[in-house]
Amino acid sequence: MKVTIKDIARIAEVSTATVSKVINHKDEHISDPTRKKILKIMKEYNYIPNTAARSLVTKKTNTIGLIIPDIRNPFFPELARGVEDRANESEYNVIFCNTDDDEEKEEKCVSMLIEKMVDGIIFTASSKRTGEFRRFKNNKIPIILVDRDLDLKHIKGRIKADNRNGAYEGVKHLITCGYKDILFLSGPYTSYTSMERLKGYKKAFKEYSIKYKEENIIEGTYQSGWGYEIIKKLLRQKRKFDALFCGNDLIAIEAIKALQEDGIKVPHEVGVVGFDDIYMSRFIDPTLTTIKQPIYEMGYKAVQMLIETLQGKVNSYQNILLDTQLMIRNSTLKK
Amino acid sequence: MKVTIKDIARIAEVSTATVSKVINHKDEHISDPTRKKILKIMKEYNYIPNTAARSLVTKKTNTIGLIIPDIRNPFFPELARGVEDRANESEYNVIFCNTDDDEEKEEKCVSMLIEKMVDGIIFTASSKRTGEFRRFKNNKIPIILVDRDLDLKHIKGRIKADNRNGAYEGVKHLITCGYKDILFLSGPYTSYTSMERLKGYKKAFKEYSIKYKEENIIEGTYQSGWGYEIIKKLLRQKRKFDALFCGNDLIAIEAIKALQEDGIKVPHEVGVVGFDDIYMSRFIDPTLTTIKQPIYEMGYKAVQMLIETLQGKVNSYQNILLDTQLMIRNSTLKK
DNA sequence: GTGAAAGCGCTAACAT
DNA sequence: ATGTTAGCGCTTTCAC
Repeated sequence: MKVTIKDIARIAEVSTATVSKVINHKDEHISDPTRKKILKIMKEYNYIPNTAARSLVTKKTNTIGLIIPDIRNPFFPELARGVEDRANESEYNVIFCNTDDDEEKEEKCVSMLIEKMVDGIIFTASSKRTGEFRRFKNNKIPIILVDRDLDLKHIKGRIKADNRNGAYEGVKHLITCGYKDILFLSGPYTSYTSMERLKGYKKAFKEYSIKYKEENIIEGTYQSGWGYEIIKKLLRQKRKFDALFCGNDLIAIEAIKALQEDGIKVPHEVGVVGFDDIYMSRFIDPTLTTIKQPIYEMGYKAVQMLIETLQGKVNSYQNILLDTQLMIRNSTLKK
Repeated sequence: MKVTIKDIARIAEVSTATVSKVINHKDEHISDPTRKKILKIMKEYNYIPNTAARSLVTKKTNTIGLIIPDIRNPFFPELARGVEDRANESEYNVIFCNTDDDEEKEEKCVSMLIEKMVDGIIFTASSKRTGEFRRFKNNKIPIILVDRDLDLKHIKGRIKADNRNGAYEGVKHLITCGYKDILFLSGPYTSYTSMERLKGYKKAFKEYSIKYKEENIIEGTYQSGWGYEIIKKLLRQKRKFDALFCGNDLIAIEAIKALQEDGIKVPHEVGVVGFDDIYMSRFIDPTLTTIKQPIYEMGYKAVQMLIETLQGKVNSYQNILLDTQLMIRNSTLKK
């Protein structure tokens, strides 16, 4: 049998109100002996409050939702861990959902999270999404947007890395190394980060008064496999290039693989720069020059913002832009 | 304002009981017009049932807990995705917790999940854990154990890969390739999987009537960094070896890195076999020979088992052992 | 086919 | 310093 607050009250010979007060640490007006007695009995009977009952009255669940495209994409475990850690610090739990960047699944996730009455949502919105969620009509669950940009009434904050400047630094590095024909193996154009990185790419060229070629900008996907495929295709087409600036590390790593299979030497014949700095980028051969994003921090700070919003500490909308960092390793070479 | 079942009932001019019946598809005895009317109004007013209220009476939350050591370990995203996908198919949500294989954090996770009244738990137990959870006394939340072994009253099923046979195949492969001094870079001895893999290692030697050397079995951790460190140390000690059987791919990848930094050629001078077959194992150089585990499937099937248990479909305890597969790539070579 | 009403376990306003 | 009590929004039994 589950032991309830009533049981504890009966055994301690007090009212449920008193027990409730000590459970919730609203016990300034409870005498020391009473408090201790109740605490002792709670421990003895291994009492665990029923959150459903509590939520029903408080309208809080101490649960937050995390919506991401796919936990298998190496970017997201790091983010998720940041989210979890900060959430736990404030006794929040996290429910997570994968959307595969699919609007329908997103809609479903959001529905589920609303039903579960999460207190807030950390959201890496689909690249393609435009407009509001149907289900968001009647409520005001706060959302913190991570790594994406989007307009929704519920959004109480945004946090992302400085993708534009990161890309700028990366491409500048390639240019100063002496690489000439620098392809941009971009993620999908529908993605906010892709577009920012594209701006950075163009900015670098502009700064060095070089005309970039439209055909050197190639739209792809962040799905695994694309980086490999596109290089194979380019090679078949005998496309000329001596450097790759990649939409993320996965693309870069796959591209290097494809290059090496054709006997093309990285970084001597082709220089490669990635984006993200996933753990593995240090272990491939050659080690990957890349733009490091503070991923864990993004998750951590996103929850921080959310919790502050929830506590009403922050009324002001926040928009945090985190710095990236160029990690020069062995997939690029000063010529 | 949130719309409740009462509102719907009032607007539809029926009782809440009737509305409840159609919400829960227990509407065999509801007339078609009434049902349609209610459905229409629910949609129109964008009604979302309050799960807390529902859970309070049904004692079900349609939420399961997932306890893992660290989502950043490349094994777990794959597992988590399998869990999520199967859970969603049956309209379950998943709350996840990272324990870092720390017993105290595990205890805390379990507490949180019990408070949240999860219907069941998918659990990758700490390597070190022995004995019951304090908080488990008064309840009977079913647990499915994944990738580990452990005795707890609540465990309603187990699912794991055949670690022993996998290791056996891996080491056999090294032996038949002609490698002689095969080190086992093991995970922690407290870990069930480590011990199973050790058994496989020994079995392979036995089969070829070779005496394995105790000093060739080296205990380490699954934490990132160890594989690199241990090789550096071994090299400093001038230890002689020509092959590594590694506790997981991470160890293998780091070890290869360390080897290559010292100019040692893989697979020519040292052959390396990993365990897991993480995505990256195909992209390092040389590509990694490894033992593939059906990780996604483990997660998926674990939830399958859990849900069947929850539905009372299965009374019998289940213990599933999944096959591993030797993936021969370029980190080993027939001599 | 439909409804009335009890109650799930808890909190919070108000008494005492 | 402690207790009384009215719900929170829903399901479920039983009656009609």
